[in-house]
Amino acid sequence: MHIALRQSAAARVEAVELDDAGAELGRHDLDEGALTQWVREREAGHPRWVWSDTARWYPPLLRAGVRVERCVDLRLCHRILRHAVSAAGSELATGGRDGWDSPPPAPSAAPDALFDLEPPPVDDDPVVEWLRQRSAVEGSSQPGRLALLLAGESVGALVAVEMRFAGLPWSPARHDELLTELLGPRPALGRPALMEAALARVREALDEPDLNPDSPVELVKGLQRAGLRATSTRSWELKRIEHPAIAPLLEYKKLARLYSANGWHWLEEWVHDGRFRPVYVPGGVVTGRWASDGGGALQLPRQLRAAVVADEGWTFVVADASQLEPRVLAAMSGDAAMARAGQAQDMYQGMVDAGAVETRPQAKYGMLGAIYGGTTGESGRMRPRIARAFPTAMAYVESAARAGEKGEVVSTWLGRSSPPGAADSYDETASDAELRKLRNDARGWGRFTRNFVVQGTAAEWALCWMGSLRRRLWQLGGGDAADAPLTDRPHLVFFLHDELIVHTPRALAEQVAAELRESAAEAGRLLFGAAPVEFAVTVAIVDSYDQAK
DNA sequence: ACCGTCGGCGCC
DNA sequence: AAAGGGCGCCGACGGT
Repeated sequence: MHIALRQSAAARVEAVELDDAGAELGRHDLDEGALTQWVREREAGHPRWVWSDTARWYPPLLRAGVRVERCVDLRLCHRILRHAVSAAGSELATGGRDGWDSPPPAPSAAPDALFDLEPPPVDDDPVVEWLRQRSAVEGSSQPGRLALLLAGESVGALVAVEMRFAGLPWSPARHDELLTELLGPRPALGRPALMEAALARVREALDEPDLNPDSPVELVKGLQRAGLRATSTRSWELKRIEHPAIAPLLEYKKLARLYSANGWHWLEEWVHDGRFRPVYVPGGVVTGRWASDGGGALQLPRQLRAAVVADEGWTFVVADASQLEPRVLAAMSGDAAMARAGQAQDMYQGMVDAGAVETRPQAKYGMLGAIYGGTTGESGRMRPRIARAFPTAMAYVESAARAGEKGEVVSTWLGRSSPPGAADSYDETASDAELRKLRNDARGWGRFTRNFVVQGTAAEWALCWMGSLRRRLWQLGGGDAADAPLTDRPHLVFFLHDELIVHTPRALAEQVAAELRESAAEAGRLLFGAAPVEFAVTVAIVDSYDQAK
């Protein structure tokens, strides 16, 4: 059973019930105010909700206490199918641009309103689009994989909205303590005391009493006036200079970064009622990774993770997929030797034990080089060793790189395709300055496509992991029988590419940990079937995020 | 006053 | 120690 929702007019919603073959079973013209209750009742039948954008339809449902099990996010799925090589002949892919190619409408400016006061534009018909997407999947050369990708993308969209709704538990008091320890008390104006102290030492050591440390241009000039051979102010370049000004300067830069990016201003702007609620953007990265919008959610500095504190009586279960990208590469390339190395909990150590390289850092940087296309330094030196030990895996990424260099499109395991390589190709992402620059550099574009297939497939694994875990957590919390809202049960509060955080009543923590491991194994089976690759996860039960790892 | 770009750095 | 891939955010800066 599927139910498509559509804004049909101001304050009116049309719901169309469809059977699994796509035949229409019934239509309902609903008043917007009655929608949440209607969805609540229908949810008992476990339908898949078909809607334009999860970020638009789901938040008011969650606020009303309605959690849904399944959906199709038409816009996210459309974007995948528009470019997917495995569905290139479909009507969807060959047709011209339409409303489904446009970005989603801006989110509501009135967060407490059930729906926008201004009615959103009337949707394009979701039933028509859904049928078009089904037909694209069914006619594709990889229907099973594409269907899994679309399901994963859609469940990710549900999780993204649920995580914003629940929020990441955050202690403002602890955050303030950390800032005060590192920077000194919050100043009324000017720099915090410890930043000012570090700056004074820099000025003293350079004999530059008026040095402005916040302007890279001024800073380089000041360093040069003092006789230092600095051409930039990047910390890794500064580290190579021996001079008494360098240590305090690096300290100043570190503190300045913390102060401006995650200081008291950030705390006031982003943390309310003990929760950090960023906007997560599923599919926001070309490879399929999530992006975030506001608050820098995917760049929480380690320095501040002690401020992520579980509620009283609750705890966090933090899980991290170890060496996810190498494992994904082993599975997708079918490299048996690499898969054997991955039998170890620590895959890099497994590579050492297999005799491929001598040390763990060699394994790590060698693999990073293989996946990213590194040619210099340790990663470049290790490339031949990695290629000898794992020829099948290396051939796989080399092939992706050569395809990119020739301007060809590459695809992930489940079928997300890379943006077109040709510089004159017509594509909305062609306006992106970074992509344009890369396209004009064949080797650079080859590094991009090389990484795309691995990073993108890792993102697919992570979506499946998260989707599987979401279902298990709901069951652990009593399933549909328990009349408890999402945030009274074990629930996801954070996702960072290969890492998940669950907030759970303490008594359920061990079971949550087991589900995190089992869902990782399930994700591996979903993507790669019986391939002999293990997806090891490290799991920690902690009361604050900094205690993990 | 506002806008886009850039250097730099946080995360994976 | 640093370099390859992917991001977002900050302040500075140069343009209107």
